Amino acid sequence: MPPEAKKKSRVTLLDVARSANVSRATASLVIRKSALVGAETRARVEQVMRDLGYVYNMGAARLRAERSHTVGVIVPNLTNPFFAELLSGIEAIVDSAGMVVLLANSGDQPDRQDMLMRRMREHGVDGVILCPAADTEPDLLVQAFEWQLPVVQALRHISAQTDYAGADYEGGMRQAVDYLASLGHRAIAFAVHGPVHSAYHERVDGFRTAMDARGLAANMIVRVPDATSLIPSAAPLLFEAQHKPTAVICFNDVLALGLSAGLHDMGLKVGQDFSLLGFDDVTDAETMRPRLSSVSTAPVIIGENAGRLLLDRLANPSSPAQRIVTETRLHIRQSCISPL
Amino acid sequence: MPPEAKKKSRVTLLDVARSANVSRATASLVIRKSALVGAETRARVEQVMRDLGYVYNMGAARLRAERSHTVGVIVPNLTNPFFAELLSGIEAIVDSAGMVVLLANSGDQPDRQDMLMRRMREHGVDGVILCPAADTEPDLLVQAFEWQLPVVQALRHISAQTDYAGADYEGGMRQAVDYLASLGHRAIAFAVHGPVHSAYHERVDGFRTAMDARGLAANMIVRVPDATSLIPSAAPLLFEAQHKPTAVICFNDVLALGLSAGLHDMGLKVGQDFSLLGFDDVTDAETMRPRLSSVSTAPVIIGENAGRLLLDRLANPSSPAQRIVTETRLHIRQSCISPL
DNA sequence: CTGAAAGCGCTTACAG
DNA sequence: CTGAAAGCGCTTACAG
Repeated sequence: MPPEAKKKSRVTLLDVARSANVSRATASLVIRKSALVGAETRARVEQVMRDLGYVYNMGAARLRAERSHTVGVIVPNLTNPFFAELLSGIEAIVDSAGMVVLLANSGDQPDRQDMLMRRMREHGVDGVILCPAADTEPDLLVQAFEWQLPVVQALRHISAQTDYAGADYEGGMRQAVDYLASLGHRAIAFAVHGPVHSAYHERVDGFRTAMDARGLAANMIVRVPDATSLIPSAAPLLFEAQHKPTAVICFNDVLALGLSAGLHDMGLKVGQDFSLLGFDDVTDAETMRPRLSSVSTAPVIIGENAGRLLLDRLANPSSPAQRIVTETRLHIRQSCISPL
Repeated sequence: MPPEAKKKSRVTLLDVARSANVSRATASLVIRKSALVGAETRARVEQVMRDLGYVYNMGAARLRAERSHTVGVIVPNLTNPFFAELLSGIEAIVDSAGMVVLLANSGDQPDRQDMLMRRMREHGVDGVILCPAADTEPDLLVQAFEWQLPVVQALRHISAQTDYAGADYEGGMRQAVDYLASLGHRAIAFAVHGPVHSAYHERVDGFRTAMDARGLAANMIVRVPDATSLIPSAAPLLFEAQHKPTAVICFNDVLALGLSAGLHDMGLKVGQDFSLLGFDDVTDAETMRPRLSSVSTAPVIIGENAGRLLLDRLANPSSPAQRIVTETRLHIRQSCISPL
């Protein structure tokens, strides 16, 4: 590394241009891989960049040009493995487009989310992938439109006018109910927890519709505490109704895992005395004993879809809103049997 | 909102200044909350900002000033809940300092990691929190120093000259061995998997040292496949040695969960026929049945420490390298008993 | 407390 | 293919 590289605090494009005996505009064209530059010139400039340790300054480029090559991602929670998988899918697609993720955690609080949206705008993100906090006002997306800030909704939606990537939760609940009914269950409970949002409603509606369609009572919807550590002790809640359930569908696998422990504590053997069906099909489902049957919602794929929707949107700002709703799939393992 | 806000593609500080009848410099001082501006003037300018829908342009500010208010975070994996918790701790601290996280996933590949470090520099991050990919050359941190890019190592370290936030893995292994020995176990295996890095070595060394100190043979170190789905079927590997173990310490809880399933498949009851001890103490440890005894490494806290180290470093660039190594704590639940 | 000027490191037309 | 000039939206001295 030549001494110049150390003297100046930063090597600029002008330094490169001078050292390579070209103009700054030409050097700029080399960086952006323009075909206007001859192969020999290009090679020379690139060599100089390496020699000088030149680093492209995105911030400066962004100021003049229109794009920042950054995508804001706002999720309501970071410790839930489900969101980690979503994030993983988003990151992979954003990365593959040469862009980078600006990450923020709303904690499911609309106020914080507003603040974060502003911060994202201050940082000049090209767009935002948002899993809207529970109770987000749909007006947020109207504002984003006025701000000319492209937004993609992921997992949850608050407006049909904005792109959305999610899973067919209703279809998933239908698969769950149909499967249990086919085993002979008539009294099926649905255990729910967590914040209320579109994905919540879709699961509840899906449950009700599917139960109704089979002439089964859809009134055993049991609300369980949110805190993971409190879930096991909530298992007895399932049996408080007059009509005792023989099977329970869980809102997600975190709940299934906890209730499985709680049922165990009550002396009930899942997959023998009682049937338990999960939702999301996270890694743990396969590792549990008995293995948990679960409806797969493939969060990594939803994340990838959200990433692709945003890239599409950036390429095509005025096309109509798109939705990518992936099919769910019931993964049958060992946790459900015919009622005794 | 007045019509001007819609006509121009962007409201600038100059627009605000004109509308408030002050100079651009004064408006800039208002934004940065300088005490040089009178209360009345400040209020007027702030009102105009709201009326015009002004959004601060960090990119422009960064170009002139020195800081970007962004922190790069590079982790080797995003789907592992352990890293998600680390990330959660980092994000909380970075956010509380009004800064934002640029997230990237190295996939534990040094080449990708090099590319990501460059990308972070291009985006002008103020510093990077790095969980170094396995087999990262320590030279990377020497380079970062030459680049004048502050780096904090998290969870794993490759150089003592650079800040580091981690946990006392050796101490944790000692606690694990001492506990099992106190129950009467003499033949203790250590199940390992995953990439080899500093945290890996510290755990293995900790195991060996603690076993040696008690006069126990430390030669039952069993390598298990990385893929989560393959772990259960690897349980028989534990019993291939001449001397059969009566207890196994697991490299982490993911491994413990999988081996627990595998032991179950072999007809062995954990906490009755066999003792199983986890490491990391993730949420699942409490939810498993039997509840998993595990050594807690508190990844969220490590993340917070890493965040604080970076903030310290930004405030004090030339202070000596710091290490924050949190104590581990053995969380005793139900998965270990005295040998039969 | 306020104003006019320079400059951060790029990209973008516009000539040649 | 290349060069000179203007400008993106801020902050930073420097005068007043």
